[in-house]
Amino acid sequence: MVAAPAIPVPDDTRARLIEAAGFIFSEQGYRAATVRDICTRANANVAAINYHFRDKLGLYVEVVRVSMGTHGEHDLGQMQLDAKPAAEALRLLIAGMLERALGRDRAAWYLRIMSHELAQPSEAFPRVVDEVISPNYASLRGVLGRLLGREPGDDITRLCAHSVIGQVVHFAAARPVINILWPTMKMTPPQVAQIAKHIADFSLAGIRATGLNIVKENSGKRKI
Amino acid sequence: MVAAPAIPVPDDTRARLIEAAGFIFSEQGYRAATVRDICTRANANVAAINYHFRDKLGLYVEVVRVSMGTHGEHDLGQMQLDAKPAAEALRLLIAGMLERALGRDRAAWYLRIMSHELAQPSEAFPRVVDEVISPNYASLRGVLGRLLGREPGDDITRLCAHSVIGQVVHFAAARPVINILWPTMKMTPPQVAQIAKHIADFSLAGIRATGLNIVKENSGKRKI
DNA sequence: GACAAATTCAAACAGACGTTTTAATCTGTT
DNA sequence: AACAGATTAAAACGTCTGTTTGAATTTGTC
Repeated sequence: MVAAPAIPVPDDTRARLIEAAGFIFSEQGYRAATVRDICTRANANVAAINYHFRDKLGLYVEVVRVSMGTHGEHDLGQMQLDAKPAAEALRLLIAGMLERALGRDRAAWYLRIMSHELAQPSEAFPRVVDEVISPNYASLRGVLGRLLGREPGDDITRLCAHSVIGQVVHFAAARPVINILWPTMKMTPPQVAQIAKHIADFSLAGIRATGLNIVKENSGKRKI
Repeated sequence: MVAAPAIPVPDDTRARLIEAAGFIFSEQGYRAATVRDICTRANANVAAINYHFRDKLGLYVEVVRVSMGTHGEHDLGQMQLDAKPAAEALRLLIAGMLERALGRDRAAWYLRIMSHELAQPSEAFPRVVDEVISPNYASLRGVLGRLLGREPGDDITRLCAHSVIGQVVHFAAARPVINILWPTMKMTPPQVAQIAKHIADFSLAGIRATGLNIVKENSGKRKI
């Protein structure tokens, strides 16, 4: 359990439920979270969830929608990635994902919920993949494709995309373990920035080497 | 759900329970797995778990112990990593982890269970970290320290270790998503080998660049 | 074969869970 | 003030969970 985020409590029950549910779902995942915990945290009655959202899954879907829609988690598009050099775009992407994931506000919900879906898909899994993961995956592949001089759908591009995602998700989701294995890493903002820089440096080198290796190995039938 | 591993069914109940529990725990994690599912799979009565292992947690701890102890998951030490060049040692480490994690036998249990513990720590979490994760983390840091010319406990070494772990765990744990986002990636043995090679190439380049960057930055305040 | 211990079994238990019910309370309108 | 609809509240329901019980069955030993 972690301290509550310092966000003013909304006055109507529906909003309070979403706020509480976002926090608890992102901490514990869909299945492990209980409606009673959520309602206690929201100062609401147990029946409130069924009244306002039909059932637990309805609340979950709404939280996912809010965490990526309203607060513009999908502003990856608005980042104008295409207008920037690919390397810089990747740095922004990584830093953006990591800061959001390790923050305490609504923007942190989406990547944490996603990481729980990775480990244990819920009933809303197909929807989460379609609406949240897939577009972000595509943005990342776009940037990596430019770095590699390859199609976004290329196998090499995809491998690199998963290497980047894997690192970000790991630092975001494995905090309990990291806290034990590496006690001095407290995930303060400067430390998060350091991690983001590390992932970007590490990945950019990996990406460039991967591009070169492939070209070397295929030297002859090179495709772009 | 996935098809059962093609392993001969042990004859005594206790062994059958461990076999079934290992499979189900590694698929669903400690909390989501039910004792009734496990017993059905083991052709055993529900009370058998409590008779042979005291309770569900006792069975879980035993599965963890077996998956890393008996079948020598901790043979990272026996791999004679120190006798090999650091880069080759890293390749072996990555390929070994990935093959085990994506396989179907007992050796696959441990990394999958670990990834579930990352996303949602169980009551056995401290024990799993101490006995399983920590020593493997140390082995990896040892190899990376040699590559970087740094202490195993150094922050840079640790960052690189987490970058490697993140990639391996991601490919091992995020298969449901990868199946949707990347349908042609079927995780056949040759594809797993390709992934292992990619992670190793990618990471080795990242590690070397990280080492260089740090040296550069500390010598002349030069930034990339 | 007889006995005691070990093991298995069906059945039930207590608790937590999501959900529903029914009544009470609040809110806005006339 | 009076009414209708929206919202909240307490309590209970049915289901699933891990666990326990106590009898039945198997196993090992003499």
